[in-house]
Amino acid sequence: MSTVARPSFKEQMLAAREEAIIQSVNRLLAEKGFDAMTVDEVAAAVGIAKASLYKHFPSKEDLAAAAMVRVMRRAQDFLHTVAEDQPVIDKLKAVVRWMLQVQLAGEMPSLPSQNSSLRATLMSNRDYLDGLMDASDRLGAWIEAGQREGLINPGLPAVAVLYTLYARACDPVVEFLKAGGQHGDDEIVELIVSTCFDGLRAR
Amino acid sequence: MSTVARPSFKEQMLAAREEAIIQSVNRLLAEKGFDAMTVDEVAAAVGIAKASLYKHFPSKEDLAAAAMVRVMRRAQDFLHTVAEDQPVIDKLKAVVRWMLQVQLAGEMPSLPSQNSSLRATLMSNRDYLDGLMDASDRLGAWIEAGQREGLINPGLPAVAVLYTLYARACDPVVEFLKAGGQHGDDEIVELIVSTCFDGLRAR
DNA sequence: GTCTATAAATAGATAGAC
DNA sequence: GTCTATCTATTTATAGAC
Repeated sequence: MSTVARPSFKEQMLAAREEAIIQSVNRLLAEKGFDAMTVDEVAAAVGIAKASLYKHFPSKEDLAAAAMVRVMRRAQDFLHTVAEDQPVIDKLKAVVRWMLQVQLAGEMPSLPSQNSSLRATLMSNRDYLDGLMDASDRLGAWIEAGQREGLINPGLPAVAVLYTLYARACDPVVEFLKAGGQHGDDEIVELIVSTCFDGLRAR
Repeated sequence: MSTVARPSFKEQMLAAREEAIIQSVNRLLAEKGFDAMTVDEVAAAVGIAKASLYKHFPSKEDLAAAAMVRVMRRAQDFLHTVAEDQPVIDKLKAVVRWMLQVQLAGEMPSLPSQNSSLRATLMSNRDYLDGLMDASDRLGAWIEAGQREGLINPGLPAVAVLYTLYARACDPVVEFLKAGGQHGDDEIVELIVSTCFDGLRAR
């Protein structure tokens, strides 16, 4: 009975437990950010002892990194579902909508502002970097195609467009509008998509 | 000699010291955010003992709130310098440029993501709320005028426009582009102003 | 008001029994 | 692997001398 061919029952249990942990970490990261999140809270949310957490993940940074890798995987999966046979603008809008919906669902983990220990851990994490690179390549190709076709402003550096799209994943306008209570989730999404692609100015 | 009519020498010294403290707090808040900033770091940056800090400000929250009030005051001061006899778009662009420049200078304090102790302190701080309201009123008037004139997209709720402008104060695109090293500060400012008002789409 | 010294609470991480 | 109990360092905040 090979452990490679098919995961044993125990391995499945382990994987399920770790998925539950990462899910809790994900929510806490979205809710309060890395610095304010404590390992005790994670343990309490999962319902296991703190020491048990450390059997699965060697540090708080690795805990958070696992959540970041997970969301990056989800992003990659989504990117692969975006139909290629549609205008570039629609593909990019679909991506922005996805990020906004994840954020509205309280499932978009938020990174610390700058040079922190988590950034260092992430930048040495193969899975995360690979995912980020894959996503950036796909989006970058769409952006450059859009610029050649004259759909995306060719005066903007492609990388600036890419960053502007990424920034929608942590756009504070989402929580502002949500807190205002005047708009439903779908309305918020479309408002931000509109300002992102068409700007504040009248056309 | 009244203490009301003119600040005494000691009072001037006190005010200068507190200004130095708030300036250090401001930089640290911009650099690492409220949660990662420690009172020890503040004391070290100012060059005084931690206990002395607590003689000036009763808690870490009040320390940070003072920095937020200061930047809000600076924003109000700037808003008053914006010439009224120019197109609305130019007035709003000037405001966004100012926020981006403050951020590029490493002087834009960053709030914690959500319901934190700092938020509670700020929401019960008269000076901060007054400043925020004053700024929002001025900007709101400009936005609505712009919409009546057909310069700002009338299909957007004015409050959504307001939040979108505020969000430029903590736009991660700034640090992304800065880290890329491909663009100077002025270029970064104009890129973001462009995407903010004209969007990513070609016109 | 400034300092040194110290409290009191909490953080991340580990020991060792089961 | 999970637990309880504990360690060690750090954090916010104070006491008390000067």
